[in-house]
Amino acid sequence: MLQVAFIRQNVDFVKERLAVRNFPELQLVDSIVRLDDQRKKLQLETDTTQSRINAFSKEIGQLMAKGNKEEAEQKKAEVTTLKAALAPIAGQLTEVEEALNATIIRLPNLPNEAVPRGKTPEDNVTIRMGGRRSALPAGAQPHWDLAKKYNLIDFELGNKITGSGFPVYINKGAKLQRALIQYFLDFNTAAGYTEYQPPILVNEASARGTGQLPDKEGQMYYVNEDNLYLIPTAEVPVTNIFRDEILKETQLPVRMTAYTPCFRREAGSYGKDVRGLNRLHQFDKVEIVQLVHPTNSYNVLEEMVLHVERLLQSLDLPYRILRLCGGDMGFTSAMTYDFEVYSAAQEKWLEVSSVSNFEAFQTNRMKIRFKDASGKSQLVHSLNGSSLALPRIVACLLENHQAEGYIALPAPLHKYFGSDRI
RNA sequence: GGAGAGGUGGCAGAGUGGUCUAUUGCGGCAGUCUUGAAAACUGUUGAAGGUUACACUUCCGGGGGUUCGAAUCCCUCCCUCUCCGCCA
Repeated sequence: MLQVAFIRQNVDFVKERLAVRNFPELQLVDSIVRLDDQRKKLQLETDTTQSRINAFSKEIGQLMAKGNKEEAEQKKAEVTTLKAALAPIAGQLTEVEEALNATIIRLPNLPNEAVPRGKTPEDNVTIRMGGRRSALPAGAQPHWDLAKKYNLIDFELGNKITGSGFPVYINKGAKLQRALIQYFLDFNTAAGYTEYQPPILVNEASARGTGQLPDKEGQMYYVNEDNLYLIPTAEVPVTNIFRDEILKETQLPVRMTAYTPCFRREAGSYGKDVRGLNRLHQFDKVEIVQLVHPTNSYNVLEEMVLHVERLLQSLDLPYRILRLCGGDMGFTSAMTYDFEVYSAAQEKWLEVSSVSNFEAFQTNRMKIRFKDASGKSQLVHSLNGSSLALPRIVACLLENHQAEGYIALPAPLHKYFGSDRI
């Protein structure tokens, strides 16, 4: 969430930035300033009254100690009057605070100045393209057919065991998953990220911290009995490692990577783009997360984009990098790059990674701060990206590298997979 | 699942109704000493709101209550630990 102090000082700027997202309720910004004015006024009133109550109470204690009961009783009566006066003001203060919080939580993050205006994915800007588009052999097949042909993935079996969107990886299909996960983790740790293996169920506070709650409640699987959520991404447990922490400036940047399965209910998405590996309820992903000094977060964003780009290049897949427009960005992001890989047999681009700078939007909610040189605590900036999500990578590897009677694997996978082909 | 213990500032750990504006130790920071470091000594050191700066207010797991006054008493919820049981 945005910081009230910042909004107060930059009302017009905040509105102008929100407009880039086509955010329809710009009047909320004014409401926030108004509510905060009220809050300050009521706060001052309750504080002053409370201060007098405290002073009287102290006096009463001293009078009682001296045995001066009459005067003590008199003071007690005064305090009772003050408390009666305080009650309605305190009530109003609580109401105003709640209204303020309820309002501010509705505002999405402010897009960075480099974020293009726009409403739909068509307005995203292609930053660059890379990788080679291999010529496919005659009779090239989509990955769901290839998966069947080489007995790598059984979607129907997943239906039987669990339901649609929970594929079963078999034999070389299973080994490919393992090889990719290990390769990605090694690639990330070699670049200075520390590997974590976090829980894949999180409590309510963690889900709230990264912003899955309250907005995206229906998108997470929920374990009612224990009030826990299955994570939709490693971002949730990993970023929450530092929730409510105040770091030393020298601890920054914090660089973390984690492999986890990810669980998404994908409620409301039926039919479209759900074939094969394109959209699953359970999938594997290796994530990178950084907590950085606020002055440095955009450099780090570019660095993370380069990191993911190098990883994609090493897989020998044709890709493009898009800078998302205001209308297509996630609620919490200030700037997002999407990576898409071209699926030759499906003849379409599939998103395989999303790298974002959240600035202080997440960390304000999680209260992840650091002490700056002057000893003041400031919010750190958080960033994360997929590095990488497996299913669509697998889809593209199968489709783009299919040959006569086998599927060629890119060089870095050979040692992990134990072979250069499937 | 059963029984018990407990949640206090970065950590450890006092505090069971009124100078608690929370003792002390460790750690951190600054200084003295030192060629430098260590040790020792001295000082300093929680967070949020508020203020130009002070003042002031709130926070002792969360919420509620009793009281003139609550870390301390009561209710309730959450969490952690130990032992037993079950179990990878």
